[in-house]
Amino acid sequence: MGFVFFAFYRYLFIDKTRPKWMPASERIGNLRKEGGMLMASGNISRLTLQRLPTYLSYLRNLPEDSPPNISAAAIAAGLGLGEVQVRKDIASVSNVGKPKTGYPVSALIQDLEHFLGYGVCNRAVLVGVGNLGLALLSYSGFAEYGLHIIAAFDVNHALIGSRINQKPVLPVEQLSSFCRESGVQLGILTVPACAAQSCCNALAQGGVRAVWSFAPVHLQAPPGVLVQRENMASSLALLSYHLKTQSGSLKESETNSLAAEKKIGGKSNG
Amino acid sequence: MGFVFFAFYRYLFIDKTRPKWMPASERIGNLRKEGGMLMASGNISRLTLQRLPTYLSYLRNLPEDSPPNISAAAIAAGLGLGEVQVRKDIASVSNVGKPKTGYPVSALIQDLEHFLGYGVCNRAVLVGVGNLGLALLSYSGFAEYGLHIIAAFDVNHALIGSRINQKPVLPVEQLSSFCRESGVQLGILTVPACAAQSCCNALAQGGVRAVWSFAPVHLQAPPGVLVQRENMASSLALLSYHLKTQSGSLKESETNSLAAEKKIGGKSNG
DNA sequence: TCGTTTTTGTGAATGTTTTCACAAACTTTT
DNA sequence: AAAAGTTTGTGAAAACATTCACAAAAACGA
Repeated sequence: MGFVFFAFYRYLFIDKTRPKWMPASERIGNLRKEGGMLMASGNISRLTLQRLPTYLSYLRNLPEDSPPNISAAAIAAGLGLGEVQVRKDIASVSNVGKPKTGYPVSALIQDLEHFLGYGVCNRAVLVGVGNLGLALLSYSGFAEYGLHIIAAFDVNHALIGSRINQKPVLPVEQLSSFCRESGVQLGILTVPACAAQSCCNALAQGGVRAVWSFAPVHLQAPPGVLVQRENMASSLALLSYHLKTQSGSLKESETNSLAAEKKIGGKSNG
Repeated sequence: MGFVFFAFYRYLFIDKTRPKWMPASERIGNLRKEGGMLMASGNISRLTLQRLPTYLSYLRNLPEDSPPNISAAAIAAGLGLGEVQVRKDIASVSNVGKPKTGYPVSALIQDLEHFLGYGVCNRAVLVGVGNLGLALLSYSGFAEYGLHIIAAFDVNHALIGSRINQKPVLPVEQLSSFCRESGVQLGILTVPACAAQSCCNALAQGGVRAVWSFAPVHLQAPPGVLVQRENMASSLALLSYHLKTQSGSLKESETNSLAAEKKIGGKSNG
């Protein structure tokens, strides 16, 4: 599954006077030591951040009998990415790589999980128990990403009071207060487009600071609240355009959001 | 909903000798006349292509009583994008814009639909009738994007033979032959990760040229077959990172895949 | 111990996308 | 009819991301 999204930006803080080769203990990728803990040095590009969970997933799903170390080249080959890109991405969250040896898999997994915040439990609510809401509620894999849906909300009285995958369905009127009282940090919006903005407002009012919206509309949110719109239409556009333009069977390798190619050609095959 | 993805690339064919101001009849945005029809001149960037459905959706959902014309500035404000970006994006698929007037909404909608291929009927099959598969099968809004799911496939004998939202569920063994016989162009993969590659192979063997995969694995596909991976983990990564880093309530405007900001800051608030 | 080999990490170069600045064109007003 | 005021469209500049080329480090072997 792929996503797209954002955060606010600030200017890169690059020290251009820094010598090319500092001792490794001082310049550790994009990381720096701070109170004994490795911290990201403040800037990760959106595209890198989007690739990180893919690395994590790849590493987690490596066969049991794989060697304890893995090279950037192996990861790159497995995911269809550039070798240097993998190294740069990893360097921005970890410093466990060792020349000649590669990366110790378990340590790298830990660093990725730590950086992505998958270790912490993010409490979430889901709003809109329709088809998609039901599917997401029933999916138990979110825990792998540190995401825990603790309740669902809907307007449908037939659903209110029931439990889906052990999560209670509550009336949408209680959305704000529930979020505030339970310290919910993230809201998942699977409501119809027309209801999305008001639900988003309710979430924001309840102190929720991140909204994952599946509604096909642009939402306004107060400062401090991040709205991530999952845009299936964009995916379909790419597929549809491919079908429209590459009607003959042109050569084409696998492509996805992670790959490096950039242009979507119109007619030539070379 | 947001997406990410790809196509193969070719080199930009920019005529740097072209004078700055050609007559409008010859240089029409990124378009050119070809047999009387406007054709995209071969190059649309992936990011532009991903934004196009958002414009389309925004225009379609404009209130009934809106004026017949709209300006790039209005669209930009409504979607939280840059004004010039909107103009450039639109220029790559349409030439209905007029100075001082803006864009006639209905004509622009038509151009977007035509470019995105939403007019044509893309026949699709869905493989894997689990939670997510069920949700997508039940969703009737895909027709809006020119997508028509005509059948579903699964291994579960309890499901085979039934109908979901009027679509028959067939045994996965028939996947290849069904696709070939019915001229299916697109396959939607909502199977578990372990089954994804084999289903993808079956689709490719059946002549399917575009695969929309929700499985969290990298798929290999033969040349000519485009694999678009919908990556929910990437979306969650961005949200999770936001929660982790902006723990205090820092100023933050809405952000999504379409917005213009680029860097995801780590600590400063400006 | 020292050289060889492999692999990481990164500065610089290259390529892509967005933003800026402004010419052209259309509409309206005088 | 001409001038004024908007709004489009785009070349050039800036910002951003990827790839290249190579220095440094670790492992291994002689």
